[in-house]
Amino acid sequence: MTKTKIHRLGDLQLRIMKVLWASGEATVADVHKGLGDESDLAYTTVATMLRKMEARGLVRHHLEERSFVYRAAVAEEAVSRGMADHLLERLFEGSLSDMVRHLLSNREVSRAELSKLEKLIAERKKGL
Amino acid sequence: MTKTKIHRLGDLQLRIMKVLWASGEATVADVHKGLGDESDLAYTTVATMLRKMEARGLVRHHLEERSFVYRAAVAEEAVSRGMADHLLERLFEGSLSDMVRHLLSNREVSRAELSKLEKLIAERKKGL
DNA sequence: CGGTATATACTACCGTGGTAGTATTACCAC
DNA sequence: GTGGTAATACTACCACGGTAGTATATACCG
Repeated sequence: MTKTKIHRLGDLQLRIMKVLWASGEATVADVHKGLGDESDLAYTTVATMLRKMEARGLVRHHLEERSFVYRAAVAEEAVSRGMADHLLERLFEGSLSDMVRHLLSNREVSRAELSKLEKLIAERKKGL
Repeated sequence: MTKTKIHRLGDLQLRIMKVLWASGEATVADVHKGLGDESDLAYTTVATMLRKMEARGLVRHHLEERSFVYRAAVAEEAVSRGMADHLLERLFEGSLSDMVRHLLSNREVSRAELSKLEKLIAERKKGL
């Protein structure tokens, strides 16, 4: 069931999922609006994508007054984990520090952000 | 146009790139061997993939005694960055701490790994 | 009733990753 | 030369993300 191969979501699919995660439930029109003005996709494009995503088990829908109301069928957590883990394995052979090293290098990171990271790690270390 | 869109490499493509990065140069046969026994792909599959990758600007080749010798045309660094950054933006809206939080949660991380992370961050903080 | 707006269904098309068979070429050993 | 072997070239297919047009059903308005 959760064999949905949670990683490997296209960019549009992920953006749609984000709308659904934020809304709980949304009609095609809602999702279309929710995607913002940047990429003004055709309404039918969103509808088609949602249908394809449902076939893949990413979303579900039920009828409500002539309209399909969609909702996510996979948790944001699961997707985030799946995608991040996949990358971690694929690219850094599972070495978290390698990955973070990469993310830190050549990037501007605010002091606040670094402090948050420190705290995360300290906390984690305490638990050991 | 070096606009090669460095992120979004398929799994096989990435595995091939890794072989090339490790070898410096490699013939199709070398790559084929280098991919390991797990996935025993046909020789021609590897050759085809390499040709496609060359068309995309990921690798280059030159002739050497009847054989194509391939080498990476993009640096490992660039690809790692591209892919990691892409995920970071797409999934965590650029928040590094969110991403690390996700990577840390529900994963076993060794004390050594945590220490490495601590050190990375401390060092980075010093530079500010 | 007739027209407009709204919704979904169906179909189609492109790009590209992945996979591999078949054809062709060229070299090597007898 | 003949046959085997190794290499690349060409072609083909499937899956799927992304994109959207067209068709069809229905509801709502006057």
